[in-house]
Amino acid sequence: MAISISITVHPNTYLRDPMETTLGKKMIKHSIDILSETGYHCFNFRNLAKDMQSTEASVYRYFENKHMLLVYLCSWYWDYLNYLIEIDTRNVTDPELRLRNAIKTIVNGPSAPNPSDFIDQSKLHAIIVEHFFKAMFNKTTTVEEKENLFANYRNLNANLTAIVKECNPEFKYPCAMASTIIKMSIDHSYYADQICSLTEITNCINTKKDQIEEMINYFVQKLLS
Amino acid sequence: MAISISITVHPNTYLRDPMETTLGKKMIKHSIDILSETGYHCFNFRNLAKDMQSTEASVYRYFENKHMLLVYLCSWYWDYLNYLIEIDTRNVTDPELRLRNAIKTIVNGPSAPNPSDFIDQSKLHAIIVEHFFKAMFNKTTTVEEKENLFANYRNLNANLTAIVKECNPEFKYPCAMASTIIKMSIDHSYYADQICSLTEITNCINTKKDQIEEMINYFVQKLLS
DNA sequence: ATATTTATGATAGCTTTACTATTATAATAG
DNA sequence: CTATTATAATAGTAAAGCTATCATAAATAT
Repeated sequence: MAISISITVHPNTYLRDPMETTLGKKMIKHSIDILSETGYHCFNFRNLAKDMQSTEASVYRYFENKHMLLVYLCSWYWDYLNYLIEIDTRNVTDPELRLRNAIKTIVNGPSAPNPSDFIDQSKLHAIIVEHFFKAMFNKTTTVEEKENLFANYRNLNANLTAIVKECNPEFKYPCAMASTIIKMSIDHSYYADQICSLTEITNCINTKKDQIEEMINYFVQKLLS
Repeated sequence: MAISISITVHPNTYLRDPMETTLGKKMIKHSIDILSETGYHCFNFRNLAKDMQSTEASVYRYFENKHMLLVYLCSWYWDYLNYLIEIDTRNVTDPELRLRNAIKTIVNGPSAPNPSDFIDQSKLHAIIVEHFFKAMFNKTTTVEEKENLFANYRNLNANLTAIVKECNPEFKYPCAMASTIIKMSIDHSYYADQICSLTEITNCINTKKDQIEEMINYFVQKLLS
């Protein structure tokens, strides 16, 4: 029996909820494939429609444009990650262990059984590393709109902040620390692959994530002691 | 008498060096104006040409495309910042003070007398905050190409890494720390304006930079002690 | 001083992307 | 069985990104 968990994405990201139809799910699957292979720049709704054997007009009924589709994917990812962290920390009383577990999940990403089998988690993680912060730094109509579109990320950050506070209530910048932890996990993964002179992490496919996890724990331990 | 300092930008960023001609300088000035006002998305060579009363073809003789022009601007900025840091730390023997001074300059950006009076430093700084890391996370042809295009940033990072090492030779990740310091200065400036729930920094125009400086020093002191 | 090179302006045009509109057909709900 | 809704098929517009050509002005070489 499959356990159904529900990932919630803010409705402002889509025009029609892709998870409610087979065409929508197909759209998500193919978007992840194309984005992780060709990157954001080469990805467009014409390609996507062709690839999934549908039409451009149909895609436009689900998402306003490709930026919003990317925001949707990211939002889905962060909510799922948030759910995984909740599981990993639920019955752990020691706050420091809770934080370690959370960091492990943030760095390694989803590796556990998949709630939506049509979503390739490792491809999605690669998309997040390469594109999430670009998406977040994009101009939106208003600041409130940004708060909506990135609500799931903010939520993850808030939960991590709470754990940091438990570890050390005296620490002055728990919120900044939480966002820095998440950011380091993304940035250094990218640096190791692309601009290795910005990090001590080496581009070794087998150990990269372990290295990053170890590094972040090293930082955290110094900061919170 | 004006003291001439030379800012060096990697030739791969441009087709013709804009600083060598009056038209090129005009191009840079107007690019900074448009980019800081309308953002990257609305900026294109047609607008730029119109704005500076030249032609699209002329702009294309200097830069391959608008992405490269942005990379050029960023590269110029980092080299200038590097130069400012060198001045700020030159005759300072205490490594901890050297680091504090460097952080001050990184956070506050260029405020000293201007080497190129046609460049509006505060506008350029705003462009860096909003667009630099998006530019860096863009796909390039090869990894080597990325090393070239972002050489000035890497260089700044290397210099900051050296100072960190002086402060504490035992610290395991001086390079990661340097890149994190620079990144925090950018990110939290943006968060304060746009997604305030990700930082303790408040969006107060008068104190924002001071707050960020104080925060980074707080982190650094804990990490290096 | 004249010839030659080089930079820019003026203009045109092509290709791709982003997005919208219209109609027809298939699926579903009442 | 009718009404509604989702999708497919097709067409088309506007803008962005980029290239090409030629004329002219300025700088440089001979």
